[in-house]
Amino acid sequence: MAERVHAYHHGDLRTALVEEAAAMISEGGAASVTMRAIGSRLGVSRGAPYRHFPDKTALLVAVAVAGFKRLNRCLGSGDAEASSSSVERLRRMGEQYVRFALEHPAHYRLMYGKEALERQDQPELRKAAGALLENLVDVIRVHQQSSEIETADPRAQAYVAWSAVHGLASLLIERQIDPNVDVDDLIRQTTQTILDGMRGRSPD
Amino acid sequence: MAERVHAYHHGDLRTALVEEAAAMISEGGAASVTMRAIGSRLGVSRGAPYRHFPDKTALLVAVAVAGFKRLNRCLGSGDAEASSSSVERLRRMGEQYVRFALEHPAHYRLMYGKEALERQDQPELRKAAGALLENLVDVIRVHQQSSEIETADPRAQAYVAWSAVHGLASLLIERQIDPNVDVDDLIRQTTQTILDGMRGRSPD
DNA sequence: TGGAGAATGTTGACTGGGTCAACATACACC
DNA sequence: GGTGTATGTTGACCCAGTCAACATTCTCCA
Repeated sequence: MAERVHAYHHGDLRTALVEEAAAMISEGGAASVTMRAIGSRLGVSRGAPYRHFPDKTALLVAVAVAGFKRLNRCLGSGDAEASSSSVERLRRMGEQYVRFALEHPAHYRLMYGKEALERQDQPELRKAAGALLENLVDVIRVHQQSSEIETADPRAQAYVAWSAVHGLASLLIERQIDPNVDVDDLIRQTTQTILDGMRGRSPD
Repeated sequence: MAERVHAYHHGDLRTALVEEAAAMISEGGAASVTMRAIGSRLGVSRGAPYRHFPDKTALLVAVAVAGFKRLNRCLGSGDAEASSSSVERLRRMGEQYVRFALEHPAHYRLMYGKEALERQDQPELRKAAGALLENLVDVIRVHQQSSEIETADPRAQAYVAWSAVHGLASLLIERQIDPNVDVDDLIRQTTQTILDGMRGRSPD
């Protein structure tokens, strides 16, 4: 069922479609993904994908969901392998987040670009992105308990932190940031600013 | 030259195209913008737009540039009319930024979505976005001089601030944020966190 | 074992939409 | 008034999404 050398039936076309679409996105951007081209690359006809996805949007949503899962894994591992302070762990999460976006720019764009995925709410996508947020909220909550940062609504703080890293990632990907700027410095400065800002305000 | 009731020649089709495209984007998203539809809405044939823009991308770039100018105006006015403290002015700029995005979500998306505008660098777009950054840098510099915030590279701080508001705007537009969350609170908390973070870190 | 029905692929055809080339009209300016 | 340029129009072409009709293979049960 897994390996199929020559066949009228592909074996696991659905999975292959998602992987191939992701690869094409990485190579030539989302615009280069064509139902016809993707089929052809998999040695299958243009109509075949429609046996697994009702339309192109559905396929792209699946790709985006896969991206969120991958990103989640990156962040999770980064968080786990760090035995350092909780602040350090948060900083590292932020860095990994931005780095993921820089390594897979087109994929990242797709994940957040509801534009290409119009249509209603795409519950799967929402769930995948939600998992990301939940992880962040959990980490922030833990860090609040270690009283290293101000005790405030952890969800709101998570949104703020998410906004900062997502915004930075987005601006970098869209080349809105002067290429002479040191990206690593900028990432560090961003996470540092957020962490400082969360720690509570100095008296006016 | 301005008013033309009936005419083979439209009068100022170029301007009209940009405005109409912006309107269509607001109404139905960027996907609803079609060279044919836009021409039809202006009572002109499908080929007419090509006398003013080499292709659809060029038209969309013009729309995006117009968006940046409009956003710049919003922020500028917001900054000017505030006679309050410099911190307060920065905060207001952040709020106006996010509010602009929420009021013109599809247009905002287009401004930052190089996806739809593929192709090389679009110098006009770069310049329009650059103006935004310069304004922010200027304001931050002034505020540093009034010694209300830490003296650091104002450009880097501008990028951090821009990232935060852009990220928040983007997440809100893409509905990644729980609709039960109070948007105004979130905006305030984001700008506040950034301002606190810029103000310098409390000793560890 | 031999279908029957369900999955999965293939092909032809239609549509919408970007774009170009050839042609038409209007304007500007001499 | 005439000519060259700017601006519009129309016909045609191509790509890509998608559906319907048909083909092949698979699964599974009598």
